[in-house]
Amino acid sequence: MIGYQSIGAHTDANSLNHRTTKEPIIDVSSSRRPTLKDVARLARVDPSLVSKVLNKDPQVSLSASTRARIMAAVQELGYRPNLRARGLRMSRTWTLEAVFPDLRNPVYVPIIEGARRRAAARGYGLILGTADGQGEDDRRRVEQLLNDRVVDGLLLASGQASDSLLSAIASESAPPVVVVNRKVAGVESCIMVDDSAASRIAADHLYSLGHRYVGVISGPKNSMGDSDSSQRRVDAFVERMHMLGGEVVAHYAENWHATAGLHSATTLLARSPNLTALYGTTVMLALGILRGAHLLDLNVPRDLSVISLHDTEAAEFAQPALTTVALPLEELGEYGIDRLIDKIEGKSVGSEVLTQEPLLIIRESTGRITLDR
Amino acid sequence: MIGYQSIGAHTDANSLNHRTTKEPIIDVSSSRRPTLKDVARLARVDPSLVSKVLNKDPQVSLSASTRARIMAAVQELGYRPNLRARGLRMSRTWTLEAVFPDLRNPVYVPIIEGARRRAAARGYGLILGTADGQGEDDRRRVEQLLNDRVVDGLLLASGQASDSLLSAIASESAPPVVVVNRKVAGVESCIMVDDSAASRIAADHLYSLGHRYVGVISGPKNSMGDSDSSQRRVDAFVERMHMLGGEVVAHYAENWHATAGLHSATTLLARSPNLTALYGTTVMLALGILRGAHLLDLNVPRDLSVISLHDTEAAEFAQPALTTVALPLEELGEYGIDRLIDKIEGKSVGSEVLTQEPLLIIRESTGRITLDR
DNA sequence: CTGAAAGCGCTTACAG
DNA sequence: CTGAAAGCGCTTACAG
Repeated sequence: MIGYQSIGAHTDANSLNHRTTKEPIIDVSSSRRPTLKDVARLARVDPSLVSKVLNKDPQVSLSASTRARIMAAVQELGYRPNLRARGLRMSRTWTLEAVFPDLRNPVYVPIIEGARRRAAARGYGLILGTADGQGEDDRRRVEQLLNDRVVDGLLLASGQASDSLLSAIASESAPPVVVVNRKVAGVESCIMVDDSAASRIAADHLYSLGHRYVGVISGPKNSMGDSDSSQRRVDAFVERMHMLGGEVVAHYAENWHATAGLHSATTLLARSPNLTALYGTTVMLALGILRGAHLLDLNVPRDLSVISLHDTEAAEFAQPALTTVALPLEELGEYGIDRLIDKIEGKSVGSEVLTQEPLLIIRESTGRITLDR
Repeated sequence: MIGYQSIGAHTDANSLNHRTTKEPIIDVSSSRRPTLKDVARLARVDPSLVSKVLNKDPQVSLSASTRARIMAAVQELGYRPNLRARGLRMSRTWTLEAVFPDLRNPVYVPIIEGARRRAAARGYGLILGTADGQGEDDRRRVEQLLNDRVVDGLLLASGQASDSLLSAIASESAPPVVVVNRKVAGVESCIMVDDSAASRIAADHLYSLGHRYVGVISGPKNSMGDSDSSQRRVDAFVERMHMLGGEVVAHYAENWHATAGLHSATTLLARSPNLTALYGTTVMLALGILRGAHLLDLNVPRDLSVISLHDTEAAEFAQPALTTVALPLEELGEYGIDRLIDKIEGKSVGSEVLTQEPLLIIRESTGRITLDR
């Protein structure tokens, strides 16, 4: 027994109903959802015809009256296709998986947020994956992805994906994968953001404030042979600084967290006490640097300027507020999803870097070099 | 043509293979995954028998040799069930959806992380939803949830869910829902964390440091009639402070972000300059309070103590480091998922609050009241 | 206890 | 161009 409600009687709708008829008709009896067959029966056509019409099959051409009957039946029953059944038939799930190393790193939040929004807009759900670097976990995830085909594609933003994950992803039997914010050898579709340009902007800013002897603290270098974003950020910064005639000492922290930034800053400053500015290649690192400076009794920016890559609310409300170079992270997530869907639909997608200009946001943590140092 | 690899020859495995045989056998030809039928054919039994054995049907009892043949065939082909097909048959998707207002609020991150981990451990995927409060969006999401049944259940942690979402969720035809971190009228399963106890601990801490005239800044009060967490936190704090003999002025910010905390702090402090301590009922609010104090040239904690509810890395690396009361947020996510799955499996689940003790983490932002104020 | 059949709700070759 | 049939890969009543 299928519950439905006529939508024909417009005239007395307002007088009789408390809610407007714009409300979707929900089968409160909840006994059974209408299926294609129900629609077909009501419209007195074959189920396959309904399917074709609904999917806008270009081959099909039917009389206006039949089409109207079908559409009316769809409306009347409140029919919506069962995605599970369609998925079984078409080998699609309309769900994507985002694999991220650590949500606690605020940098991933805008990427995910952009990805989620775009996925939803295009009719896909986004499942949260995590590559915690646990060998067993990764292994199981890969098996599942390859074999169960429970998702249509993978958006990978892992900073430290395990070997098994990576190799599985690069294999030909793997589902469509787009990597964001990293270049992985063997993966044809890597979407990046221009962190080299951002690093150059950071260098320029520092140099323009008079800094000539500066440090850069970045995350761990990647052991694999891929062109690594941590390295890339450092290289671009160093190169530009050298070009300008400045000197720079680089330090790779053991991870991307604030504590690592703190330790890196204190050891770097102990070794090279004349540094007048520090560039942290991500926000949490920079927050750690700020704290390191505080511990060393260095006033920021008077004694030490600090600049960060990536902009988040935490950077804005740091004390002092962090000067940052913002990169289009939400856009990265959105674009990554677009390309992933392209790939799922059979288009070939290469690697690219988002051309959007990095944005220098000057706040309180950088200042003109003072003479007494 | 199904690619497989014998797992029988253990003896020469090490001499001949570069990789150990522990590696999963992945069908590189990618032509077709093995199905139940394939397994059945290889084991010379009926597909339904394989299904029953794999699903541990208690009714079935077969000879050890048949069982062994089946298991060997499963192993050999690397068979894994197609979840889509099983889902169609069983009306289950093994995916859950988490609906959160804003990932940029760091408080949600541990909840989501806990939820994701637990869901994965129990064989469910977790889709990221968002209730942005856009009426149309919510409406469409609800329709989809109700009708497409594309997820098995909903974990809702929305601070400001729209009416349509809420009412749809409370309706009987809705999918199983568990609300976390909030009590919603009409929803039977709300899992909360003891923020009243936490607020009392904050009050005790402040009082023990000598503070007698303090403020509390919380998020917006909920317009609906449910027992509201913002209000609840304030009430418990006020009540305890009064009980101790202190005085408190409460302020509700327009949202839960740092900027709102900043504005609230400055207006509150302008109205009541003699306040010696401020309690922010979430981290971003507290960060904003810190900045407000700075702008007013108030030294924290000398001139003003600040304490926050919830503990995150951003709190730890604030300047000064925030004293916080930590609540078991990851556990909330995990527990919420467990209860949601219970509900999906037909058990009835009521509302409860996690009994785990809130943890006072004393850092730099609170101090003994100084005499010169 | 076991095997064969039906069916979940779709889509898409295929024959008319 | 349209309708009827087959089939995606499972599970589960049902008959033997």
